[in-house]
Amino acid sequence: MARPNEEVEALLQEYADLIAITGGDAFKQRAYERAARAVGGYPQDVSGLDAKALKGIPGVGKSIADKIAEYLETGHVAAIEETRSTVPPGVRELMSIPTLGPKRAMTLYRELKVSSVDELVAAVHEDRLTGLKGFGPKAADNILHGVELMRASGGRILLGEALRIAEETVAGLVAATGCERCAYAGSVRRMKETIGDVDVLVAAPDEDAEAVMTAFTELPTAAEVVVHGLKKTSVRTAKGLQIDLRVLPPDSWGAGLQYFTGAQQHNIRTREIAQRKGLKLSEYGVFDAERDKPLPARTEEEVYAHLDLPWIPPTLREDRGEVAAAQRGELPTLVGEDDLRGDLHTHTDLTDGLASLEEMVEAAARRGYAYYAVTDHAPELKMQRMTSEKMLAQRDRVRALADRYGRRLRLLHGTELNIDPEGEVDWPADFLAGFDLCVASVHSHFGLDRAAQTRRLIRAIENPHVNVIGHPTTRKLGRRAGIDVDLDAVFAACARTGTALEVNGHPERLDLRDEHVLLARRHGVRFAIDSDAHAVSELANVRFGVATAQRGWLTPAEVINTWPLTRLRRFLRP
DNA sequence: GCCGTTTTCGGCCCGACTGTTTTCAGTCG
Repeated sequence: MARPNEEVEALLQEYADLIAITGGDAFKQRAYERAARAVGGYPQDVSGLDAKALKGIPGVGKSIADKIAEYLETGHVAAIEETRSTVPPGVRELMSIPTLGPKRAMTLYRELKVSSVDELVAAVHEDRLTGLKGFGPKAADNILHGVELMRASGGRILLGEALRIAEETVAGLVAATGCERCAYAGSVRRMKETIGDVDVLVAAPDEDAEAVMTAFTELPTAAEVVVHGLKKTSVRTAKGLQIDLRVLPPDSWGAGLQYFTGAQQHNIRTREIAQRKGLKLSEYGVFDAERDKPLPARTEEEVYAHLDLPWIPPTLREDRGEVAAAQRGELPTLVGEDDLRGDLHTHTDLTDGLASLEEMVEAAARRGYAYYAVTDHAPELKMQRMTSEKMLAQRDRVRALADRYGRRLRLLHGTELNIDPEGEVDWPADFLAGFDLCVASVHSHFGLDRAAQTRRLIRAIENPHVNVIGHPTTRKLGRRAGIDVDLDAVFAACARTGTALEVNGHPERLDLRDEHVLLARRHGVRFAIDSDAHAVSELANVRFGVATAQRGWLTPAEVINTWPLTRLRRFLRP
């Protein structure tokens, strides 16, 4: 079960989509979208709010507040159910295909009776789109490409959502009878960017396995039971995500956790080492191969110690040389969330953020940051309606706020610039010089060819006022591939000019991605791990940025926002 | 459907791009 705010957000967004599909008032649709976003990013749990308090959420008026209250009380909203009944759910699913929006999704349903992605693909192959209004010669290719993009993730879900489900499952099992230890393992523990299924382990005595499994199948998350045994049980969530639970004897905990964390290739390496040492490694323990005698394996540290290896952090277990590095005693000391002294890419409601400057700054202070940068969008992203005057007025507010926080939290006034097709950014040099920090990102012209993208990025990197390149490839997981660019040339330029590359922590971005971080650090590039938060709750997304950085083997020294402010300032103003 | 130092009606983020058209709708950020 999603958190109430997210459930309500999804519900309001669904209603907004339905309004669009059925040709309802576009402003009404936007009102629901705005409210959905506001609820999703609202710091308080909406299930604890009455109708009056709900109206305090920006963008939520009487009508929407009543619907939320109705939903929280009864689990459904009559008006939404009614609209829902007029459009098959698959029609809305069509909108998730890039280039297909509400209008053409409805055309497909009305004219061709297409109401699922599969039916659409079939219709394309049967050439039934030809002649359909709004669907020209390119439409078929674009649709098939879009579907392919969606399916490239193979039905996988984003790390952020999987981690939430994993943590909820663990929280729901720790109280089960006999549960001595409980943890999630698998790709969630390795913090891979997308997740196919969630693996959870419980250490419990054999006689309690039944009780643990029953507790598992009775979790609210479990919509359907796929397999029900004493060692392994699998359920599926309402959205179709499979969760596997394994119950192990407590003595096997370390071996089980190691085995089920993977990755498979990492396990093959460790088993090979075990073999060479006359040992056998399985999910049940480490054994003396000849006498089949179990050796202590209650913790992962013990398992690795039997192999003469130090404990290897899960984020490194991808068979990317971590076992060899461990054997040489050269594992990196990975950057951790506690190492971050600040966030260098965040937004407020001056542009598309949901929270005020004051709310964001206070939340940053609560996170224990030493410094915090406010980097709202620049004018060339036209929809943000930014002006130089607004930016300067915000700077005054930031400076005044900085006086209030003093040494407790240092505030930096920055901006997120737009890199245009030529590599130019929004303001002239003298205006840029007034910022403490400039992040520059690509927000348009994703389709330029490789040479043009590379030229444009390098030009921005060479701009002396640009300190950080935000979400460098601008990919969106499951939505959009990154821009086509010569990354080696980009990394070299960053190293040469002292421009940092962002590891953006938004679960949909994680950009640079782990493998690119690995490549970039070979060039001696510096990195910034940022949340790109548009709401108070999103400040916590740095967690995913840190995980991605770890998967790219980053150490604190390479990450500029682990540095003390004086050193960071020197980097920003060379 | 929301909102209000232009306030209870009449606005609502606005422009670019793509692919479809033959002057523009749909989609996206």
